[in-house]
This record gives sequence, structure tokens and C-alpha cells, in this order.
Amino acid sequence: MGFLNDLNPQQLEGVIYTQGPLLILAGAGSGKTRVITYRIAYLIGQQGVPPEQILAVTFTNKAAEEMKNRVLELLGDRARKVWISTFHSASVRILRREIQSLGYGQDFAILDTADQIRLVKECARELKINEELYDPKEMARRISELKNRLISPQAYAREAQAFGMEDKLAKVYSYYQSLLKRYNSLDFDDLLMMTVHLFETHPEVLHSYQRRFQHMMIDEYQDTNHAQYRLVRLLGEHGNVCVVGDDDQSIYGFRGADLGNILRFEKDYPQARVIRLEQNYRSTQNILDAAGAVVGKNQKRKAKRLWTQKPKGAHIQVCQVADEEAEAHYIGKTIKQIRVNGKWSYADFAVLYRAHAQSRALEEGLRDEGVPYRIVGGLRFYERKEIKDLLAYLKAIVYPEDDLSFKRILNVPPRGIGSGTVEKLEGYAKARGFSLFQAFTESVSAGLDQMGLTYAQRRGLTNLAGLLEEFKRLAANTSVAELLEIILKKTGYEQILQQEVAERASGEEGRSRLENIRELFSAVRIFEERFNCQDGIMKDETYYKHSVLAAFLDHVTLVTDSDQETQGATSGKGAVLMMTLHGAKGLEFPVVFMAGMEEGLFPHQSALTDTGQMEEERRLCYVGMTRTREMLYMVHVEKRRLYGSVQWNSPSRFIEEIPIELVKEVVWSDRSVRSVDGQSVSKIALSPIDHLPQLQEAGPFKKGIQVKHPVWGIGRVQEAEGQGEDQRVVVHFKTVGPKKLAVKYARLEKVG
DNA sequence: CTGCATCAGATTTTT
DNA sequence: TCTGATGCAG
Ligand SMILES: Nc1ncnc2c1ncn2[C@@H]1O[C@H](COP(=O)(O)OP(=O)(O)OP(=O)(O)O)[C@@H](O)[C@H]1O
Repeated sequence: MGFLNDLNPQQLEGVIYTQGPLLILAGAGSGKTRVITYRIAYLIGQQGVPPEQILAVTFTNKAAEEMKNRVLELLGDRARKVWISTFHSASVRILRREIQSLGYGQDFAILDTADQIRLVKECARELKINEELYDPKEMARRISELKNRLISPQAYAREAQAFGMEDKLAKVYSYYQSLLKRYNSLDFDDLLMMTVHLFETHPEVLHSYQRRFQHMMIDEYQDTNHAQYRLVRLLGEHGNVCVVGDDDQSIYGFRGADLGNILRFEKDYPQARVIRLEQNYRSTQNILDAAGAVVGKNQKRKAKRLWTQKPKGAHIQVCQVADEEAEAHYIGKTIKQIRVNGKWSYADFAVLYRAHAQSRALEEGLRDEGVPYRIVGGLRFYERKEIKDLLAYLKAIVYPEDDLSFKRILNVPPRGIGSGTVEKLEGYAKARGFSLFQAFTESVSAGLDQMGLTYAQRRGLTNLAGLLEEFKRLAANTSVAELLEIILKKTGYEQILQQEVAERASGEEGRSRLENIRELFSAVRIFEERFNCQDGIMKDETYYKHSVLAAFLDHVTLVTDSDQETQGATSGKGAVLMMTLHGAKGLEFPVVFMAGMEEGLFPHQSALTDTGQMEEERRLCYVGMTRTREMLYMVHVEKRRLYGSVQWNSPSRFIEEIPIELVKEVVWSDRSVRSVDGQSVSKIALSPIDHLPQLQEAGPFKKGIQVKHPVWGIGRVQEAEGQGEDQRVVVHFKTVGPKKLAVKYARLEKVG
């Protein structure tokens, strides 16, 4: 057990304290995740606990993947039997075995967020609710919120007002839930809610899982919501529960995360042991001080100590650029520059931002600069139209009652089945209590004559029925990739896209669709390969035994960041990672760029008026900063395009909250920005040497700071212009009032 | 029923 | 600015 030497005494205690509840409450980079990882290894390797008795829950798939890999490194293959997954994935695995007790079929479909909204819309329409007054999106959001608070439609109907939004919501929620049931489908939030429901109503099932999971560990416990909390309490009744978290890193308030869960832990488990980790192993002193100063501005927080043995390190580079294009080029050029000068490869850099919308400009800039990058998350791959279409075919094959998917493919690609035909089918279904799909099959085999359909409509329906039957037959003994290939050909989907590319001026779109489809193929192949060569535990599940396809569908709905697999395989050389600040949680990078550090963007507009939300934004900033091992760059843009109009932003308050002495400020401009006609000429006009960033140091005296003058004493900077030693400032002195000074001559000093 | 034109709304963050 | 939803003509 040599690996235990990699731990400090507090961490070691967390690892070997394996009986009874344990709370590890500690700041960023203090090795919380490492404790969980080593704890798993210790339980198995040292205490002889069977791997399948361990359940470790993380927050994102990426975090789960990483933890799995680390445990594999420590233990080798026997670690594969440990359940390391997100709450949602774990719930699916449980429900795939047990959901029959709740009256659902084992082969339930899982709706993603878009489907959720689609279904809510359908409900609203059916219930004749005015969609202008009651926005389906808003209702979907609130239903999700209710589910995360474990409030059933019945319970909500009892507490809701009998008019207005609450009344409509109660009706929609109830109808929505009944439709889900009819479609044998669960939405994302149901995965948690139904599992809780299952355990609460079926003690024998609960007991079997309690016995099975003798040891539970939950990472990022500060971000659990109520449903997740209930799951932990139910499964962890035996008390062998180890939770780790940091109240300063709570950033999922918007989806119901409740800090109270972690703060209440000692009350929930009175005999709980609490361990605090105070040594940070990740960041330099400067970064730690800066991040600490920022999060220290929050009123609502538990103070905690965090220290490091690392050197002070570089200053935090704060850089101002003109617009988002310049921002991207600055980042690209700086990466190239310090990669050459230093010891880093592209994979050591991360570009973090508040919202996905920022990624496009950054992406283009990096591409221009020839910097390899990889975007994590974003307009998610599996949410693209063409991908969803194809997946809907697969779903219609695997989930016979999933009308939502069936509806999607009914007329895709166009085959003459329009809204008229769909309505007729729906009427037919309703009259007989059938699902749409049943109605479809029935009416086709009955010859379609009862419904007054035209010849073309009948032909469309009959063709589709024939295709689906064929696909189903093939699905049983063909690989998913082959099946997809056949679907693509036989439905004419591929042909339509190819035609588009060949004929239209707008063939670009079709081309990119075809590319995405090709990417889907490679994702499918990689998945199948892994599945077949016995990697992981998915294969052990009886539900998946008969079907790689079923396993694949669960995989794509749960593991939404697809590029991990496809792109990871192609660009092994390493690439700069781009992702949102939320996505970066739990990860670390030697060099981090935080882009878009501007008021209104970060902190986000909607947080400006709400202290609670503002504190969450600040925590998010803290999370971002503490991802950094050595060099942290914060970039803010003066002028940002938004919906076509321009917005002038001032630097984020979070920048101002960093003690000035930890910061080095820079104003950057790309000398080649524009030629007369407004065309960007940077690539042609510049010789290689010019590609290095043109750094000019901003004067050290910023607006608002206190300064001391040898003669006039203490004053405050009111205006500042120019750069470096050419800076000129207007200082308002206590003794003599305002004075304009040149920094080069006046011997000013910063105070405080 | 399909294809094109016009217009509104979008970007907070995730499973 | 760009995308998608809706409405109208063919
Ligand atoms: N005892 C130790 N000795 C050396 N390095 C350590 C030690 N413990 C942790 N580290 C390193 O410190 C870094 C942070 O660890 P880890 O990710 O476990 O922290 P964390 O508390 O989960 O962080 P965060 O909450 O910020 O995500 C990792 O690079 C890890 O390898």
C-alpha cells in the first residue's frame, strides 16, 4: 500500500476512517477528490471490500471518468466493478433493473431537455392553455424544479393556487406526468425522483441496495439537490457515507443545489467525523491569495484556511483588449508564445468562460492562430438535428411506446405524412386508448381504409411501417453501426443531404450535417468496440445483455459531452481545452485563461440585482481561478457584440477584488487589427516575429486606488490614461485637491 | 403537403 | 447577427 505515502496526515485519516459517516470539508485543491480515490483503493486493496460494494458518485461524467481512471491506475482491472458514476447514471442502472415495481416497463425511454419542452408544449396545447401567457419553457423549468424537490403532481395540485400560473402548472404537470407514463418514458429529473420513489415505496428493494452498497462516497456534496440528498440518506442508512465538498464551490444553485445539505451533515449523522484539509497542492501562493480575496468578499460563507508550500509564482495577468476577436487572438498568441518559451504542451492550457455563447469567437481566433483546441460541452453533439433524427429512429426501434420519438421520425425525411395525417392517427389512437405507434401499426395492417386517407398518405404510412419492421428485425442481430447505415440508406435521409450538397448554393449546411453523421458513426463504433471487449461494467447488466443498441442509447442520453471519445481519439497530440467555468469544476490546468471578465457577462446580468446570485457568481469565479496551477490570465473586452448591437462593458468586479499587488495589468492590441476597408489582415501582413503579442504594461495606477505622494501625501486616483511610465493620472489629494501628474516624474506609491 | 419568406427571440450555468 | 417558428403560396 505504498500509495498511502502520497497523503498528508489529514488525508490519510480520511482514507482509513472507513466505518461510520465522514465529512471532508475543505477548500479548493486540497486533495478532496484524491481522498475519495485513494479511499476506494484502500477499501478494496487493504480491507478486502469487494469492489461491487462501493458506490462513488460524482457530479459530471467527466469527473466520473477521471476518477475511474485514477482508481484503475491504483488497483488495476478489478476496480472496474466499482460503481463510479453520476447520480443520474446510477439511477438509470437501478431503474433498469427495478422499475417494473413502479408500473413502468424496463425498456423506458429517457427524454432530454428539448423533448421535455416539446412534451410540455403538447400538454399545454391539449389543455388549451394560452402559450403566450404561460410560457412552456418556463413551465418545463418549474416542473423540473418541482421534481428535484420531490414534489409529485398530486402534492403540487394540493398546494397550488387555484388560478394563474400555479393552477396551469399543476394541470400541465399532472397531464405531463401521465403522458410520460403512457409513453413509458422518464425525463431527466424522473431518474432521480423515481429512484427515490422506488426506495420509499419498496423497502425490500431499498434494503437490497443498502446491503449491496456498503460504502458510499459523494464528491462535490455541496452541489447536491434535494432529490440527490434523499438518495444519499436512503442508501446510506448504514452510515458508511463519506461526503466531500467545499461550500465556496457551490455553483449549481440554479438547478436546486442546496448548500444546506452539506452544512446539515453533522446533524444528519450526529456521530459524524469531520476532517478539514488545509493544504492546497495545486496553485501558487499568488493564485491562492487572489482567489481567496475574491471569495472572501462573500458574506454568506464559512471562513476557512488554505495554505500552500508553493512559491509565490507569477502575477495574475489581467489583460484588456478591444473586442472579442482581439480577445481570441490574444489568447491564441499568448498560448503559442509561452508554449515555445516554457515547458508546456497545448493540453496544459484551458480557456474558461461563463457561457457557451462565447466559445464561437474564441474558437475562430484559436483556429486563425493555428492553436489546436477542443471544446467540451456546448451545442451538444447529440442535440443536433440530424443526430437527433437518427437517434429517434433507434429509439423508435428500441422503445415501442416512445411516441415522442416516433412522432419525430413519422415524417422525417418528408414522406407525405403531414399534420393532417398525424391528427387522424392521433384521433384513431385516442378513440382506442392506443399509443400513436400502436395506432399506426394497427391501422396499417387493417388496410388504412377507415380514416379517409389519400393514396399518397397511405403509401407513406405503409412504407414507414415496412421500414420499421425491417429495422427491428435487423436490430436483433446487426451491429449498431450497420443498422445506422441501413437506416440512412433506406429512409433516404442520406440521399436528401447529398442532394442538398450537390444542388444548393447552401450546400454547406448539408455538408456539415453529413460530417456530423460520420462523427456519429465513429462514436458508435468506438462504443461498440468497448462494449464488446468487456470494458467496464455496463455489460454485466442484464438489461443490456441482449442489446448493444439499448446500452448505446443510455450512453448517449447520459454522457452528453460526446467529443471526449471521438475527438480524443483523433487528436492525441493534445489540444487546448475550452469549456464553461461550470464544466471545469474539479479539473486543473497549469495555465488558465478566463475570458470575458466583464460586468454583465461575468457576473452575469441577471445576478447584478440579487445578492444570493452574485455570491454564486463569485464562487464560480473562485472555482475558475483555483483550477490554475501556475499561470492565470484574466481577459476583459471593452466592446462586445451582442445580438448585432454593441455593448461596452467595464471590467468585472471580480478583477477589482483581487489585491492589486498580485496583478499585472496589460493592455493588448494586435497591430494589424484592420486595414482601411475593415478587413482583417493579420495573417498576411505580419512577419512571424509580429505574431508575438504586443504587450504594453498598463500604468500601475488604476482608477480608484489610493496613492501616496512625497509632498502632497495621501490621495485617490480619479482618472488614469496612457500606458507604462507614460501614464498620466489625476489624483485627488486630501491636502491640496485634484492634481494632474505624469507617473514618470511624480514619485507616487500605492497605499493599502 | 412542401418550400420559402418573414419575424421574434436568443445566451447563464448541467444531468 | 443568427436561428427557429409560424404563415402563406404553389
Ligand atoms: N498529499 C498530496 N501530495 C501531493 N499532491 C497532492 C496531495 N493531495 C492532493 N494533491 C494534488 O493536488 C491537486 C488537487 O487535488 P484534488 O483534485 O483531489 O483536490 P480537490 O480538493 O478535489 O480540489 P477541488 O475541490 O478544487 O476540485 C491534484 O493535482 C492532486 O494530485
